Amino acid sequence: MRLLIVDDHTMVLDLMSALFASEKDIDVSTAATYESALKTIETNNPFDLILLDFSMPGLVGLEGVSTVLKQARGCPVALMSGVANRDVAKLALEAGAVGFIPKTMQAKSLINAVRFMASGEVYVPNDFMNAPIDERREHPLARNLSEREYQVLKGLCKGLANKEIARDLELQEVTIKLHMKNLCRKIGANNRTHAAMIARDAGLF
Amino acid sequence: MRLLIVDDHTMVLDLMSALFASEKDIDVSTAATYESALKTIETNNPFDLILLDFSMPGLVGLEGVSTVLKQARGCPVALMSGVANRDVAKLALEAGAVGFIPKTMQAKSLINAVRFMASGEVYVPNDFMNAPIDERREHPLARNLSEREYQVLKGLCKGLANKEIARDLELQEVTIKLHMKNLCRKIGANNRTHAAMIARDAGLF
DNA sequence: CAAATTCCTATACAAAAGTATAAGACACTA
DNA sequence: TAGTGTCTTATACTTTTGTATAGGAATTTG
Repeated sequence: MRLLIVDDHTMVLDLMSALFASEKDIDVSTAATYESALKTIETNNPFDLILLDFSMPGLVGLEGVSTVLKQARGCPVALMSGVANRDVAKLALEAGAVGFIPKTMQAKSLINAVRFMASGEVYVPNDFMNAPIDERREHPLARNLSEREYQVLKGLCKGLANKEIARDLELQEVTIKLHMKNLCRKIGANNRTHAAMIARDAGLF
Repeated sequence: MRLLIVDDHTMVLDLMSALFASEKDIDVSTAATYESALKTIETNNPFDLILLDFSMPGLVGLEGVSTVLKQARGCPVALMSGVANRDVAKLALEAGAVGFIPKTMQAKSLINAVRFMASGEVYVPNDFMNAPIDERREHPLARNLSEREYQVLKGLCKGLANKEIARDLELQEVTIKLHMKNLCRKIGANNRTHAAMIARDAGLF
């Protein structure tokens, strides 16, 4: 079985290679950049599975994922990420990824997951996708926010204006302003942009 | 030598444990949360080195680092991060960290670095700190920005208002507005918050 | 030197964000 | 039932942000 791992973190690359080295039937290739990954796919096709890190320089978000999927020539591509949340995972799967590997997963499970995906199945960790809706609400930052404030913060982190958030939530703009002010106070932000950065730093969204 | 690795990514924890397992004289403990790390420090002291992941839920940025440093009871603490930049590394060192490990590092170098730090030295990868100042300017997003636009974007990503950025750069507020508008257009943002999120997503700042 | 760039500032206006106060609807609870 | 808290909206206002246009200064380039 031939596996290609793409990650800009050399350390992760090394460590994962080492992990799979003990699996006799798995042949691991690695690439640290998007370009070298594509080149490797060109020359060393076919792979049974490509493990792609979600956050690579030059690969911005989901657009990057689609690009790789298009250029993978039919190889199944699975996403890896240490930070991405459920929404991202869902979108990646909709875009055609065959799996999603959060880096919070155990190494042993990783091997199983890789075999699973290489055999043509779609893998998503159960506890990741099927956790209670409010999982993320357990985050220390989000805990004090009301449901609406959380939704507004979510919209804010997409870079939306108050008016747009209001449209999405079917509320009046003035209501968004109120929630915005309150949530800023609660998380200690001086303004909306500050709030967005604090939320992002904390790993929300 | 006793080593404690703290990272919310179980996979990283597993892989690194495996890496150090082949080093006979290194005894590795791990913790996946801030709380369990502190508990482990309480009961299993002393460690020769603590490797702390920079982005842990509940540990927001540098404040979290200082907290751990305070509670580490003299154990040297080194920071690990896949995303942090030079500024963060510098601040961490100033706060008392004994080293900084970017996850772009090779696994083999990691072992050396760990031994180095455990022996009382301060470790920072040369190519990380001493790279040319404009390293980050090579980023696809930042390449098209002028120097001033880059500085304004940097201020924005701290959550600063135009007036504050103007004070910091010793410019007029109106000038900041101009740069802000131009940089938003260049990176495809609809407004300042959107720009900040795009920059953050791209790994800038 | 002239042209092109980048940067800085000014004025002026439109739009959005932020603040404050008041009040009604709803659900939950002591 | 009265009280508490969240959510909602309204009105009114100030501040900040965003946009447009224009011009001067400095630097680089042909």
